[in-house]
Amino acid sequence: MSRTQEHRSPCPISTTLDIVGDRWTLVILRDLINGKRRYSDFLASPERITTNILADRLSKMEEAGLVNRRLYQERPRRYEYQLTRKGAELHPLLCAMCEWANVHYPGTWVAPDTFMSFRPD
Amino acid sequence: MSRTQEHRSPCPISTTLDIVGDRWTLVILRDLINGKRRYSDFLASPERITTNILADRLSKMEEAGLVNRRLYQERPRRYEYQLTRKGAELHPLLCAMCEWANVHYPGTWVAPDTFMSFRPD
DNA sequence: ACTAATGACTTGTATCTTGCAAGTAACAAG
DNA sequence: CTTGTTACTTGCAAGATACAAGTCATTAGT
Repeated sequence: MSRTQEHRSPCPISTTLDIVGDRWTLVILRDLINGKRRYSDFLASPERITTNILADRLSKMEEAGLVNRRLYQERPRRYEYQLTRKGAELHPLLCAMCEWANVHYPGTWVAPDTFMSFRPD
Repeated sequence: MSRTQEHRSPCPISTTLDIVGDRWTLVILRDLINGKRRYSDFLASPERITTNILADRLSKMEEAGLVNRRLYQERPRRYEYQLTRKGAELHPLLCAMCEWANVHYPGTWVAPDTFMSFRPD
């Protein structure tokens, strides 16, 4: 993934891929849409992301404006990640993925209505 | 990307990402939807994919059933790649990316109608 | 016949990214 | 004062990607 604002071309597809074109960013986003906010929540997902990749992806997602990191308690300091509008607006992409996989990979989970009918705001 | 049929979890999102979750597969797919079929066509795109990655991605896309490779002339032997139905059905995903990038990255190209109104078959 | 060009790759090497294991800091609970 | 929890960081090996060059079959030009 590139440093801030160096995209391979002005194509909207390659630009989007410069931000979310890897194996993990969108699974973290899925968890956020499902209401997860904490580091340990993301670690608990069945895909078993490793801690270094999770830390790296969360900071890149923050840098890209997909999430905000906020302290939700002092002593001990604890942070949570909240979806921004920009991040939430990637929801249609996740829906398209769900539909495609459900058609072509029987046995994949059908996403619950709470997920499919999520709307930003 | 994994060998055939080892997905990280039954989640449709992570399953889709196991197939197309990298920086190049979907830009090749974009080119295919735009009517490109040949190795040299893909190389000519503005993102400047390198030859080894292109060869690798095309063979993985074939393995995943997204494209068919066919000989379109003997002497000299020349191949072309054609989208399968399965590959073409990823189109909504690309459209979602176009819309998102156009909103959040002003300056990205607005895809032509021929692209946006593409339908499989 | 010789040279250059084209299409579709392959090979080699350096660098970057990912995965896996382990360690750390700040507390909190028993 | 030992164990546990949360949110990470560090080190290292393995895999993926970038960049440059080479290959092979064939055609076109001189």
